[in-house]
Amino acid sequence: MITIKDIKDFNAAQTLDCGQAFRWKELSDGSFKGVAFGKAVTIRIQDTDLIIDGTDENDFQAIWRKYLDLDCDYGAIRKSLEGIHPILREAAAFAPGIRILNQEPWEALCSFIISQNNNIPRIKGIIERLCQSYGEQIDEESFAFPTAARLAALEPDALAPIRAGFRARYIIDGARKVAGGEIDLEAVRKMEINDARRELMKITGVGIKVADCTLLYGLHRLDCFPLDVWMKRAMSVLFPEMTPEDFGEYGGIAQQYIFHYSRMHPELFP
DNA sequence: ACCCAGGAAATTC
DNA sequence: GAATTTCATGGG
Repeated sequence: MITIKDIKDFNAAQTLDCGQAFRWKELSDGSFKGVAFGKAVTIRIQDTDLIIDGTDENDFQAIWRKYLDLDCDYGAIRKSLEGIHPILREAAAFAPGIRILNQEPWEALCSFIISQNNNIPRIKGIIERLCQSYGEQIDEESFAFPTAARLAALEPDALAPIRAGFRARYIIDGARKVAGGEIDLEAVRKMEINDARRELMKITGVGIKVADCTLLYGLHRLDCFPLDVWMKRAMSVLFPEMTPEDFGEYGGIAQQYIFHYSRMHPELFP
């Protein structure tokens, strides 16, 4: 168990259940259990401390510190975003404990392929079945996210029990292009944004939205501003005079504040 | 029976 | 080329 004293700008529910990651489950005591980088942990806030259960100092330094983006000053970023628009200030104040995770690139890519024309509970179910079937087992109930190489060896029809529907062939195409080296996600991380998008969109089933989600959530490109149905509604209703570019170098964080705020206030969108 | 869901490909105009 | 339809599945 690891304790990080006096944690700022972090809320487990807001960060782990705001639609950016699909593998965290809230337990009855309000903590969250999940898996990343092949390790299972439970995360909770106790008073002003962040507690990570099921880990040690080694893995905290190697995995969780980066995964939870703990070295980033979200208070300062939020302050800089607040001046952009009063509604953005309100959205950020609504969930100031959101952070953008550093998820595994392939997991983010694959997860957002699955997300298309789908709803969040069902996305979680498909991903869970995918992990149980093809991921490495970690403990009694936890499985790692399957590697691209493992999935690349399958035919789309083999995924039928996963019930991913028409997305099965997209998953396999992505797995093959990543595992085969045709797409190098660590190279994509460093590319100019439009080159990065074009590279990811070589995968059948990856358009601009899935590409932007991969860049933001998997490759930590904080200037990416994915436009899904919720964000398109939010832009037209709440920010009719603004474009994604207007939100600047931390637009991706702004996007997450706005996405979560909009989902929690559906009455704003008749 | 219908509609929608963190879209994108396939088809049609 | 831009607009529309289809894609697989499950819940409301």
